[in-house]
Amino acid sequence: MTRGYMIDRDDDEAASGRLEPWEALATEAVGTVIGFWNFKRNHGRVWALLYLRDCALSQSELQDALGLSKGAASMITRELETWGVIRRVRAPGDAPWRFEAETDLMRMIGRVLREREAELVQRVRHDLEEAERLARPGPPEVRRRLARLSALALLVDGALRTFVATARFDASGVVRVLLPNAIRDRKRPRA
Amino acid sequence: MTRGYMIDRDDDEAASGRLEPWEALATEAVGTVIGFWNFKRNHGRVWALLYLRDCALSQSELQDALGLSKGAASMITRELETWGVIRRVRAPGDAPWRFEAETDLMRMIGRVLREREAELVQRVRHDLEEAERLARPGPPEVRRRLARLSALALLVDGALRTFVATARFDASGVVRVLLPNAIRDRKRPRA
DNA sequence: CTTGACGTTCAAGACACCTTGAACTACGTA
DNA sequence: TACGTAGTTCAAGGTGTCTTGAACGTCAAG
Repeated sequence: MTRGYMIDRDDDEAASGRLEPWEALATEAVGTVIGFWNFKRNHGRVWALLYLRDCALSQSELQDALGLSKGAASMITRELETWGVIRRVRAPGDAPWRFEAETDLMRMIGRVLREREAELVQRVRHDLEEAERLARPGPPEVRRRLARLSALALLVDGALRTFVATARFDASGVVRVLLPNAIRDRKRPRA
Repeated sequence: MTRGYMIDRDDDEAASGRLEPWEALATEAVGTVIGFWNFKRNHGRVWALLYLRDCALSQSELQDALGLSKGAASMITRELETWGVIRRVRAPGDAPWRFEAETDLMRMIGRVLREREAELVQRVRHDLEEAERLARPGPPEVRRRLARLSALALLVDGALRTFVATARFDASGVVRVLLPNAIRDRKRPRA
């Protein structure tokens, strides 16, 4: 069930040697979430590093910062780009392409929820409704239960939309509001 | 990315021959969601069938209704049981054990969110906070970004709790409210 | 004690997905 | 044209997870 929380796969350790310790921690943390959310762990790691560094990195830089293979770096960046999670930018001269992170967290999450979850929920709703129709001649109890499932799908659908809408609305606001606490809690350096 | 939406893998078709068509549709739909949510598709199918049938079924019945192997049926039911998603009941005589579905949808979802998502979010929050601490001597911009990530984790955490709390609160209520629409929309048999 | 229905376990195999790295394209420079 | 760097592609191999089915309890009836 619970996926490993591998912070230090030995090869990574070697490869990500040039990561600051906090960078390693944070990128792993993000990678874990992302991986859990059914994307690849490295999608999260790459985005997180770009986000933290706050500057554009080339593929080769990403490669040896995170210990990715050439192929992986290419693929990961391309995918992140098509999802609008990172941007490809070209420095003046003829420097190689570099990538920088989209920083509007809520925008990203909103997009994912819309494109992936919502689409799934839609399909399911459709099928459940179809099932209800087919069950029309059947026993009412069955129909009632099918209806409840449909209703649940609707509810989840709504919840997702609400979350995105709300979160986007006060995106910066919420973050700013939560921040003080987050910081305060941490001020006391834990006996 | 998008997992296949296999409604009719040929073997299933043969095996689940004794499923009513709407049962097949609904169980597949639920199975898909569940599978997408990182459980096994069959967890969803088994629960859904028990839920729709509204009666207790034995393992062997589940087996040939859904085309499961003996081992799979045993494993799936045991897991669902430990998660409190189905109950094992014994009929009067010495009949074999049978399983019936937990019907409080929100209770189930709440439990999953709490036990799985929340636990993940916790770990991530912890790691991010740790990272923030380590980055204390670093550039303020990095610390600011780490803080934003932490804040996001907090936000998601809160959203999950809110969803569960809200949903549970008006669980039956919401369902009852949504139902009329769900049914009305479907009344018109689609030209 | 034997038989049969019911369940469980677990090693082996099937399977899906991820990663790798070599071959290849593109493009600018000497 | 030859060469070097950047980046892409894709077949081959690796990894972890799911499923299967045979072997093995258990229990009650014959």
